[in-house]
Amino acid sequence: MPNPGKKRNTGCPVAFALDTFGDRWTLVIIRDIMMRGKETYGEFLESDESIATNVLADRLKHLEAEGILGKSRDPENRRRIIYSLTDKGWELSPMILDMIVWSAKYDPDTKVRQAMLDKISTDRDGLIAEIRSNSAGD
Amino acid sequence: MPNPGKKRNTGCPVAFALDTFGDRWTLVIIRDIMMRGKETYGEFLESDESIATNVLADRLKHLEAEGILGKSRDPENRRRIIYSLTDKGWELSPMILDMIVWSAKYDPDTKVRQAMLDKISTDRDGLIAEIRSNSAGD
DNA sequence: GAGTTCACTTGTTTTTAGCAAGTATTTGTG
DNA sequence: CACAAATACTTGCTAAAAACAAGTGAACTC
Repeated sequence: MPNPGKKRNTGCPVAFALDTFGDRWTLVIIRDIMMRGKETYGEFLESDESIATNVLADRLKHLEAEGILGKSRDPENRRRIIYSLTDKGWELSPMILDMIVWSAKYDPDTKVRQAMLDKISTDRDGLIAEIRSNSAGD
Repeated sequence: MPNPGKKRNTGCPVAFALDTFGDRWTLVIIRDIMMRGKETYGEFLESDESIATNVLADRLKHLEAEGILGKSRDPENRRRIIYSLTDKGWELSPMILDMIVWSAKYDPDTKVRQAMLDKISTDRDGLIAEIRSNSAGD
């Protein structure tokens, strides 16, 4: 949720999705958790894309409010806060796989490997399950 | 297209996609052409979401520069400019279908009909072909 | 040739992003 | 137990983008 308080509420699913994660940063955070196993504020800050700290804080707050992320304290180190995806968040993975396919095709500098593209086209559902289970033992 | 000149170029497909259409409006325009058969500036302006005219002009320019939209003059009315999707643009349809599924599930006010969801889950590829061919006779 | 349609521009205000620095809480160390 | 470090933020400022209101110019209609 970028655009706080500016939900368009037209009933259109595209507009609804954009009101929820249609900005430059929200899906980068979701990618970090979903595909890279990140879970803390500090790890999100370290990403190549260099998100600003206040923007990160804002997006985490909104994602939590939308029920896409959950927040909990690490019991073994109580300053650490662990962010994780909810079901609603994990269910964005099919869309993200499609984005990967599209970008891999059109970004001349893509780092997506052919093996990933093969996996997406031959066993999409298996891959979706796999992505999720990689994080199941958190 | 949003964030002009601010391409992150990390090779990450998620970031690449967001640099191309990661904002509040770009996919609304693409939806209008793809799903609603719109093709002119005036038609885009009329959408329920009320995009501002300067923002619309900016997004159309960027989408054209990215090779996602093409532009041509209507020969039967030379003030009319017809916007249409390129292959690169049509190839966003799988991703948009996933967005529809996700939003239909989580938007309490969704207008997505069950028939659409059924079609997406039973004949996704057929639907993708259909969406595109609906516009083939432009 | 006067009015209308259509695709934009331009100017201003409001909102958001980006940047640099600071604060609060928990933990680890001498 | 004092002090430094780690961790997750917040705050204040500037710059960029979106939103709003109005205007321009070319093509068509009568």
